[in-house]
Amino acid sequence: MATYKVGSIGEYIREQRKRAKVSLRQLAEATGVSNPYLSQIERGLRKPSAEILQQIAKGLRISAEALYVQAGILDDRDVDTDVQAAIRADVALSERQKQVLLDIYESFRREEGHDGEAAMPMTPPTKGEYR
Amino acid sequence: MATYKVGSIGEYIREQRKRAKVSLRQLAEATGVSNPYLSQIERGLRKPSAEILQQIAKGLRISAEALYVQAGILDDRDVDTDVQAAIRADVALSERQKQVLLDIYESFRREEGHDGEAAMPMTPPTKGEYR
DNA sequence: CAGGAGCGCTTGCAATAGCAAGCAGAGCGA
DNA sequence: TCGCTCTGCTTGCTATTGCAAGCGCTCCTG
Repeated sequence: MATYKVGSIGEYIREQRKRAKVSLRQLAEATGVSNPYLSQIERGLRKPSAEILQQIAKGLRISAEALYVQAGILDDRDVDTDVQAAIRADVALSERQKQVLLDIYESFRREEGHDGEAAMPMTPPTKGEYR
Repeated sequence: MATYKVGSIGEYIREQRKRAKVSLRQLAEATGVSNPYLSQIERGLRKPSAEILQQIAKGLRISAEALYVQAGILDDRDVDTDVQAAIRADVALSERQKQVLLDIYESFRREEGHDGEAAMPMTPPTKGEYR
């Protein structure tokens, strides 16, 4: 959590865009947001509205919520509880399945803070790579 | 859910305000948003940003997410807690962890299709109740 | 070499968000 | 009656968002 700095929405968007290997112009086309404006957003010169963020998320095929969190308009905690709440609310899952998923999710969260190496030997390098 | 008509954020805010029995000026004070602007929002003359919605939610002591849904910047389904979307949006999880959870979730959904009854006789009625 | 394609960025502008100052109406008390 | 308080709304303004037109750079091809 504390690893992420809310407010660097531009950096985050650029990062996701590079990860997706698309140019600004390609993203502009995919999102319907102008190329210069995307550039300005990435460089922190402009502060996009939620609607623009929504479009960008769609163009990058990522969750709009992740962008909202970065932009500070959605509380990180809300997103956190969403996974647990989502699992609990999913009527397609049996209670046992829910519990399994919740356990795994929670162990992932713990290993995030404590023992990344213990549970998943491959995870640390990937994690470091991600960040 | 279906009771709400996305787009009528102004009506919704007025409704909540009346429910809370506060005047526009009182809400303005509680929210830090100007009284005239609140009036304009309520009457649909202006389209408030997410930040303003956040402030209004705080002033009305309601969930910002509920306002986002009304304003159309957050998908109702997301709030309904779609598991896959929630997992993807969880910034505390690495991409690999997300993938693991998603894979497990999806396999659970598949086994649901096959042996749902066999594994958990209670599941079907609950589903029917939801829908 | 020139030209074209692709890249990200600059600039000026129109539209809109959000505000301060103030208006008009209703209700109440002296 | 008048004055005050409270209410919601009008209006004009500034700051900001998002865009269109275009620039400069790099790389590649004929």
